[in-house]
Amino acid sequence: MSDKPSPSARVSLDDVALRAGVSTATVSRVLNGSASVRPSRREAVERACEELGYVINRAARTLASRRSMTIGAVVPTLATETFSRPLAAFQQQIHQSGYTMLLASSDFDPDTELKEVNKLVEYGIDALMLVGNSHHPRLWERIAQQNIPCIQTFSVDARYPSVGYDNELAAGELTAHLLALGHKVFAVIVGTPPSNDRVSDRITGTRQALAAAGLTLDEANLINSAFTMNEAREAMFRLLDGPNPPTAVICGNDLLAFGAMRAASERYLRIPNDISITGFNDYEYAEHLEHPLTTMRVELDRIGEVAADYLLATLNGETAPVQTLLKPELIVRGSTGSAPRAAKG
Amino acid sequence: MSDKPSPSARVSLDDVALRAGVSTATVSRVLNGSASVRPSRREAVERACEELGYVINRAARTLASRRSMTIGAVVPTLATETFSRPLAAFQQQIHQSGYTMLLASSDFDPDTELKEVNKLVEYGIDALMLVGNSHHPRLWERIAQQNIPCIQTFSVDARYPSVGYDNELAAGELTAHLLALGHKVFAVIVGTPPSNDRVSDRITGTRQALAAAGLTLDEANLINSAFTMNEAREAMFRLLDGPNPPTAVICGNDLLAFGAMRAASERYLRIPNDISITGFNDYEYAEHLEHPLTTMRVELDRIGEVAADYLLATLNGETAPVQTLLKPELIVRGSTGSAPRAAKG
DNA sequence: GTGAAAGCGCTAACAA
DNA sequence: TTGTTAGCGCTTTCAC
Repeated sequence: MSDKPSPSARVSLDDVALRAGVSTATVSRVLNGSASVRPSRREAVERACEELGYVINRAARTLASRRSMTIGAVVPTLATETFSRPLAAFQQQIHQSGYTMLLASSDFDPDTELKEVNKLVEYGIDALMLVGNSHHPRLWERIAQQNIPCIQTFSVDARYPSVGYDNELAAGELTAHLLALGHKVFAVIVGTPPSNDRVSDRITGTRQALAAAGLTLDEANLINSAFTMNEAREAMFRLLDGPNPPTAVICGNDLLAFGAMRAASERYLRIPNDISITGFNDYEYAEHLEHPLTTMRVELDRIGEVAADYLLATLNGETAPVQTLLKPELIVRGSTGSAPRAAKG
Repeated sequence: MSDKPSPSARVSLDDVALRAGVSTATVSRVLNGSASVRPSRREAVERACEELGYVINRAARTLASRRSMTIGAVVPTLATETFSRPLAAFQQQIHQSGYTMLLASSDFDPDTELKEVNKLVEYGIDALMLVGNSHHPRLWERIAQQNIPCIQTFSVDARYPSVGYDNELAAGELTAHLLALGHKVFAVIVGTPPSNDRVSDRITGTRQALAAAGLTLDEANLINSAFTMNEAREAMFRLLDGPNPPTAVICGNDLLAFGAMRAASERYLRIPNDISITGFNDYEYAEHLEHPLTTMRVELDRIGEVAADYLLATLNGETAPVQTLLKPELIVRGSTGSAPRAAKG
């Protein structure tokens, strides 16, 4: 009585129809949960699928139906929590609606991003998630042309659907906190190519806050090539050895801040007595570091969820908030304190 | 002279053929880099593609060619470096060969994993990457049936292609290190369902090493539900308040170890004088913690690379090493030290 | 409620 | 080197 399919023969919908004694149209209806199929036939089809070990061919379905049930996501890199966390949330969310994620990385490069988006479009993605708001000039053109719902994350952008926070504002808040503590000499450690809008917004925010206080950010104190903790640590050494050693250091994320703190400690600087350091994101470990980190708490998971919700709603023809502004929260901890009194003189 | 395609009309290969004045077969040849096309025609086709803004339809290509140029990956979760790091490396590697990654998460559940694999198969993945070696009974059956090259990661497994390390051995080494320091009362903090072979192998490794020293692991000292740093911290409190407070605590990864250390510190235990704690993975920050962490260094990126290389080689009909055993390295730092002398009497 | 039949957009023999 | 043609496996009118 064994009905095992021969291993070499790929069973198709036709085989199922044949076995169930119905037409391919009916099989298709059952597969797609169409209401109008007589229960007895439905059962017959389901049994045939089971017995034959039928696996639907999505390429064929996509071709015929013009929907891939696939959503694309392009992030700068998977190698940091900053993106992998929201992506995890995003994926879980779209998954609940039956979508599968096609994932690509841009490596922080707009050209690569465009290429990846093009490829995803070739695969027929039904919707797309992007990070940031500064892309290749032709990227939005292509997306509009294909008529694919798309949302930007991490930055807000009045021109397009987006979910994120106001990086300028967040950096301003952080800077204000440090200014209130009496700091006058600032430094910034980030890891980013110039194309990164989130980071450049933050730098702008810091610069504006400084300007409002009659201060400026020394160019020599702006380090924008630190991606890892060790790179931040080394950057900090350079800062301390530089022409204008800061008393307040604003870092792009908590890991970089950790690296900066390590360097300071290795130079026997006391935190926060001699130097104040801030992070960004409020990773789980931030509060547990030797010097609990002052940082901006952002809801990483929420970004992914909101992005998914927007896309899913749009795909369903529902309306969803096009702009979602998340509000980062300043968390003041022990890594920041009053500026040291001028040492000598 | 504007040749902008009308936004509504999807341009197909036929349109390109028409415009270039060749057959669809020739367009297909150009698209696929077939050598035998006269340069003049090739150029004509390329120009037509450009002018029409042609985007290939991969669903159609997949259907016709029976190759999707897609590789599937299923990981327990994206939300931890442990998997997102190797995945990043994997993705980069397959990408260089023109493949796109279809990503799914199992959430540590074999049933979910099977479902996800089935879905990926529906999408026609050409190859598959899995984590671990304990899956749903029908998973390998399905893969074999579909004849899809597949590799397991993080664990080695003689039955199937795999790349990973010997978790039992690694845990044994760690345990031996602690035994040599005179520890007698051990605890283990991991976050994992029972299905997780990597972790259960490690527990086995620890148990065996203990047994060899005439010791056992108190069941009350085995905590297997700590995924986050804070959960590890709380687990540690329970351990310290438990019937058999350990002097040596083996944690599933560096983040958990960090949490455990925090709890110990909050109870005014000195590390490593009063208690020794170990991690796993050697994350970048491990050496910079207040108490630099003794841990096993594993090449997370390498796992992804090797997996990708194996799959790509297999897809090309080349042979590649079917088993790759990576060797974790014991890194001894300040979080472990001699067992405290028995306190009271 | 069901089936027949016409594609979806591409590749791959096969012929020329 | 090139074109013709027959599918790939599904969905989806449109009749019935």
